[in-house]
Amino acid sequence: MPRVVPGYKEQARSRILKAAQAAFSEKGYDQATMEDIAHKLGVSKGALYLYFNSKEQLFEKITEERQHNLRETLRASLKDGALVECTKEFFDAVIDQQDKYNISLTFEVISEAARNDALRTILLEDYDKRLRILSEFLHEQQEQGLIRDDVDVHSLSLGISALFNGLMMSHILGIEKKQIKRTWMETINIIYSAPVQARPLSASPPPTA
Amino acid sequence: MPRVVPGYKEQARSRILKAAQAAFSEKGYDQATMEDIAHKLGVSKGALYLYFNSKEQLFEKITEERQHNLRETLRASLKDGALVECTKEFFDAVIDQQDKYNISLTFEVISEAARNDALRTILLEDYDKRLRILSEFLHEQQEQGLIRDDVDVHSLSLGISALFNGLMMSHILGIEKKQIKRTWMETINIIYSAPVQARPLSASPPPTA
Amino acid sequence: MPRVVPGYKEQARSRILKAAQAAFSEKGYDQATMEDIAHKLGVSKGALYLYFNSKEQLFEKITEERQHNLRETLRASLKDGALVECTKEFFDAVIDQQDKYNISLTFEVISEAARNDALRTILLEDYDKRLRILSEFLHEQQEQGLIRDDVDVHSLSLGISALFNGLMMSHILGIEKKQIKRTWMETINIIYSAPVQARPLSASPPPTA
Amino acid sequence: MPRVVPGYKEQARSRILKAAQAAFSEKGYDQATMEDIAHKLGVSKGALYLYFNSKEQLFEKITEERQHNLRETLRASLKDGALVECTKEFFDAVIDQQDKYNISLTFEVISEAARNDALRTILLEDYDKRLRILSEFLHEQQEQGLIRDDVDVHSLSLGISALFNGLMMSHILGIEKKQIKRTWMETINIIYSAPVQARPLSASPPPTA
DNA sequence: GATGAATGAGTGTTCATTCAT
DNA sequence: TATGAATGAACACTCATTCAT
Repeated sequence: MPRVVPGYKEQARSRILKAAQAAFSEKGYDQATMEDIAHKLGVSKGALYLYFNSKEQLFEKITEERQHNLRETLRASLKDGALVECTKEFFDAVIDQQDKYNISLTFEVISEAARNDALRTILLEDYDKRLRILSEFLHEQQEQGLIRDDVDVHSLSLGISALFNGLMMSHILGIEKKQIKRTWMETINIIYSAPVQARPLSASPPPTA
Repeated sequence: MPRVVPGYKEQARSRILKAAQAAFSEKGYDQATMEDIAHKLGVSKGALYLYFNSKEQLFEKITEERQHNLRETLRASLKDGALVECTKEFFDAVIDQQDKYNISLTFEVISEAARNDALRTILLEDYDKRLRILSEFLHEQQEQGLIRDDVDVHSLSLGISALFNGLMMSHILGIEKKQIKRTWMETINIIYSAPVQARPLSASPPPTA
Repeated sequence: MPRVVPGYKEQARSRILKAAQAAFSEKGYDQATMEDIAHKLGVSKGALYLYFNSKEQLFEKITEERQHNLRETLRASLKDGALVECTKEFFDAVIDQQDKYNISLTFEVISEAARNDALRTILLEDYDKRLRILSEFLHEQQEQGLIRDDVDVHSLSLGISALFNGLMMSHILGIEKKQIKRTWMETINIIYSAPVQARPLSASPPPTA
Repeated sequence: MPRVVPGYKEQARSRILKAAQAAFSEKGYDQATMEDIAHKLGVSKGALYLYFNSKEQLFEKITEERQHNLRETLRASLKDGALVECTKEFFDAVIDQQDKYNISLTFEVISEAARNDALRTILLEDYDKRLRILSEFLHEQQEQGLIRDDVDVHSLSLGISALFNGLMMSHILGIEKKQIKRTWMETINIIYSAPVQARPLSASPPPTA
């Protein structure tokens, strides 16, 4: 490890974050120890505290980073093209590029957020931002006539994002990736092509033609 | 607490499980202590070990119970009636009858499962059972002509269940219940009424009529 | 160690306080470890926390106890009799009955008080109480005509108490106990028999006869 | 900081000692960190070790310096004039010129000395030196007939010095400076003007005239 | 001379679990 | 059946000290 190199400190922080992310993924926030993280880096526990004030701060920074990455991935995926293509791209980016542990971390964060107001507030803000990005994209598609006018894009974006998160949950549980992807694509396609609210909510038979 | 009454032991176990569930919900599995649980019951820590071998076992039993309850709620909701009605019922049952903390426990369990093979296996089995229950229901609806024949009910059930789970996640994050319910109902309706795969996956304009 | 004996808990607390006092005396508050204290008692560290919340609380309780003991010793010494006799008794009680380490603890407490407002406030209150006890005693003596009327007993009590504390400090440093006692008795005697402020503060020759 | 200047090293040492003294005063020896000291100087921790071998050595040197200063202050105060004037001067020098924290350091040192033989030996030697300086002064006054011949100046000097130290202790505890000074001056005056041991130690009424 | 990254030994505190009563 | 005192293994965090640069 070179020391007085410019940018060295940033690199060190980054390496620690990565190791911490791995440790938290493997054992969970509480069970993972600072020792675990230090060990992964071949470094003493004390060294971690040169870069982060506490285990909790480590967790926060990781969460921030993850939220940032997710938003950027979403933005990149929705750059242009049709909904179906875009969602496919997003799905692949998340499930392929990030390793499984990272996805599991999502649920670690969520369960933490369930009892931590500050964390939940941050996550909700980020979630809202993602929903807005998706909404805007859907709105544009709607303006281009690719989505029926009577669809509420706000609701639709929440639905799509919930579907995605729910599928990630299935993924954690061990449902086959192939099956998950199929469901993702099909459901998006269904939603996308559906004549939304063309009929009352009550169960009526599908149109005969 | 009466003691030599028959069934007493079962009652005691049940009370402990309830208290433990509450404690785990409030603080998370790791942060909740056996002391917390005992305190809720006005009982000594030692007493808990007369009924359960360890904190971990307590968690397992709670998880089993939750899985069982969820399955029964699903079964009850799908007893009869149309998909839309049934899903509404299920939604209400889960989100209204069980308090919010219980939902948060779901994510506690999931994140634990991400690193615990045994737990994951159990959860996957239960998840599969629920998917099968839903599939069967959808299959019946399909046979009654209420769902188009070309829909893959297996995939559809995974989608519906993922949507539900994803919405519960939104709920934890603080998205308004009203908005969540609206999305749930609308999306179910869309999926249900959609002419699934009637068209290619590429983005084509919706049917004009 | 018997356990469910009534009063057992109080005894345990008392034993811990004693051991802690010894440990703090030997190594100082910071250098003494909870492990040291536990070891003295042949007990695990955890056991200490069944009786006290923290090392700091241990220190506080010790301080309280010491202040209480000191006040009672003072009260007992001043019960009746002449100042000279009483002060002799007090001196012996403090320096003989309590071991040297306890006296050293006084300075540990003082130096801690120098930077701890809460502690200082408590100590000051206790100090004031002792000064008042001494003042009252001196006042009675004054009324009996044993101390000249023009003496300010408030000031005198502060002087006597400061003298005592200063001599304890000499004791810590290793000045011979015999010499200290001699000074204590002589000075008390001087003060007591002096024609206080019979002359101006400026240095004038003592009365010739 | 200029570097290759002659005397630079001594200046640096001096500045470090001053900063260390401040840090030890504020937080106590144990709680003050090398980082605290370095920070006060705008210097790295490592730099301190270029001038001192250890934290402990820093403490020792500070103590030496303090002892030296105290002795010089005493010498200066006793240069000439009457006891009452001299003691007043000494009191003002110590309590006004040195800030309160420095006085608190005295007790830090004392409590350390209580368990550190080497330190105690040094302090005792210094204390003896001060006592001797005071004794000599008192002896001269005695020879000039300003103090009665039957007074044991050795004992008297111990008494005066103990009184001073005890009053500094009151000061730390928060007793008003004004009250302390008054007691100091009055007691000195009493002692000075008293017909020492003119009567037996037993409590006899003061002289009627 | 000076830095600052790194260490490693240590410390207070917590807590699941045990067991004598 | 139930208690609660006790344990002991952890663990987050600190800090005096070192040393390559």
